[in-house]
Order: sequence, then C-alpha cells, then structure tokens
Amino acid sequence: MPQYRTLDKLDRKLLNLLQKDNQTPTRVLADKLHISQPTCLRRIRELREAGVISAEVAMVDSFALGYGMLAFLEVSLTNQADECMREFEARMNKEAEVMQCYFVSGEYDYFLVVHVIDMDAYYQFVRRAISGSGNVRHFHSRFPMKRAKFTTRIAFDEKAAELPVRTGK
Amino acid sequence: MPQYRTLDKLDRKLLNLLQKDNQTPTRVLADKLHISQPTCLRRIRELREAGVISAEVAMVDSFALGYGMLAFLEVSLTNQADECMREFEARMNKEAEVMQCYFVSGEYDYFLVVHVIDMDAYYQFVRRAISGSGNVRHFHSRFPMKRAKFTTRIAFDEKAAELPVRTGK
DNA sequence: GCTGAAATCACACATTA
DNA sequence: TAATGTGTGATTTCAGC
Repeated sequence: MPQYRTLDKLDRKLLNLLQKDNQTPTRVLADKLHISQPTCLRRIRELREAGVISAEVAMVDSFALGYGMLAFLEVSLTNQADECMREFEARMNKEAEVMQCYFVSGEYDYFLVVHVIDMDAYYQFVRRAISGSGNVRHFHSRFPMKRAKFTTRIAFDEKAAELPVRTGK
Repeated sequence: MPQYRTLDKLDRKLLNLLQKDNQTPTRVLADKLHISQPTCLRRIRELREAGVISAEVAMVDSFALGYGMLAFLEVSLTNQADECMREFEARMNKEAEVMQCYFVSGEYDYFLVVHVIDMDAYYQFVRRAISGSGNVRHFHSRFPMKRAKFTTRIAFDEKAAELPVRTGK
C-alpha cells in the first residue's frame, strides 16, 4: 500500500541541486538553501529513505568516449497475456544491453533503447534475447546517428506549493 | 583535438561499481578491488578529470512517485542545413522538458523523449518549443504507457584487455 | 539548529617494480 | 620513473542534545 508525502520548496531545491551533482558537501548545499548543515543532511536522508531519490550514481557518457553504439528496437509479442508481458519485461530487466524499455501503443508493443559495443554484439543480442525468446512476433531496429541530449534531471518547480508524491514506504 | 586513454581492469571494475552507487566510501571500494584507499581515490579522480565519469548525480524516479508523464516526440525539420540542425539541437538542450534527443534516419529527423507534469504542459511545450520554433515541418507524438526499465549503467567487461577511450582533455 | 565524536577524504612521503 | 601503499592532518558526516 503506497503512502504519500509532500515535497516542500526546500525539498525541491535540494532535488534540483542533487540531480546536477550529488558530490557537493552538505555544508555547501546548506549555504545555498540558507539552512544549517545538519538540517540539510536530514532532508537528504529523508528523501533517500522515502525513495524519492531512487539512486545515486556516476554517469559515463560512452558516446563522448567513442565507446559503444545505440539501437532503437521495437518489438511486438505473439502473446499479449499479462503473464507474457511481465515475463518479457522481467527478461529485459536482466539484460545489461537494454538501457530503457517502454510499453507503448501502436504497431509494436515495446520500444527499447539498447547499448552494445558494436554491430556484431547487437546481432548476438537480438538473436539471443529477442528473436530467440519464444514470444516475439516481429521486431524492427533503427540506429540513431547522434545523441544530441541525454539528461536524467527533472526540473522541479521551486516556487509552487507543496507537491504530493507517492512513496514506497 | 581529442586525446586517448585506456581503461584497465581496475578502472572498469571501479566504473561498474560507481555506476551502481557513487556514495560508497572509497575505503569500501578499495577493499573490494584489493587496493589501498588512496589508490582507489586517485583512480576515481583521474576518471573524473579525463571526463570518463561525465556526471555524478542523484536520480529521481518520477514515475514511481506518480509525478509527471512521458512523451515520445518525432520531429522533422523544414531545413536540414547543418546550421539549422545545430540550432535545433542547441534549443532542445536548453529545454528542461527534453530528457533525450537523438538524430535519426528515416521519416523524421529527431526522436525526443519529453518529460512533463501533465498533458496540458505537454501541449504548451509543443506549441512553444516545437511548432512555434520556425524550423519544424511536422511532428508526431506517442505516449508510452509504462517505463518497464530505465538504467544509465553501461556494463564494462572486467576480463577483457585494455580498453582505449577518447577523453576530452 | 548547535556541538562534538567518528568516519572519510586527501595529501606528502616512502616504497616497490 | 611511474604507480602503489603508509601514515597523518583536514573535512565531512552524523548522532545526541
């Protein structure tokens, strides 16, 4: 049963900052928000515990490094029974090459963003994880030529009133 | 002029760990890699300075929180001159709602992933940033019903030989 | 929000290969 | 000579008040 919690202005300012850089000392964040360092730290801990902050990670821009390639892969299943869809999603969650997986409406059922080292690795991936999976009717690949933007940052409105969100606990 | 650098096994193990959680104390990371804490920290700093680690951020899973919605937006430009494309990409980089922007081949020129609070905000965004931009011939929206997977983690092979990458400095 | 103890970070230097 | 490990002081985190 999901519980609810609200994010006040302080929480949202904090989230906006931490989504840019989570290595900033709490002392510095506290100064920017005009609060004390312990208060700042407590807020951060609460956001973590509530699951509002879902992960804290280092990001590698593999394209800036000239490492790897990307593919868009659209997939339609032979069987759209709930269990089959769950099973497909669970499998995609296990595949390291699958960066993103969306359930979509239209000609295909799923839209995937796949990261692989090279075209041969992509071929191997498709044969193993997609066409060899038993529940795929057909699929279609596209290859983006350039990633012009990629961010995980959600801009929270720092002026609006309290914002209610669902938490996991 | 890009310079090159290689990632050895230690670097790749470190990247695999930091991409999961960058809040782990260097002492703990060092133990896992069987190296000393200063060596571990030095490696991390070098990966940062070389730009291999492009960002260190907190992630907010807005869908788990029941906050916001996603749209796929395909756009084709009226003018595909290099300058027009640059200008479009620069504009998308400024728009907070645009999470991802890819240059693709096919019917459309760009594929965007857009995050907004609600459908009205999406309408406002499209009118302002897309159809009102002066260089868009036509566009098409799709709305994914579920995000079944989202990760920024690239799995580096910890067994392979030295891996050459491009660095910014 | 403040203070102090514990942990972590980050440096200079010695050591090894 | 370049990279790793050791020891130590400065910062930061974090609990109790």
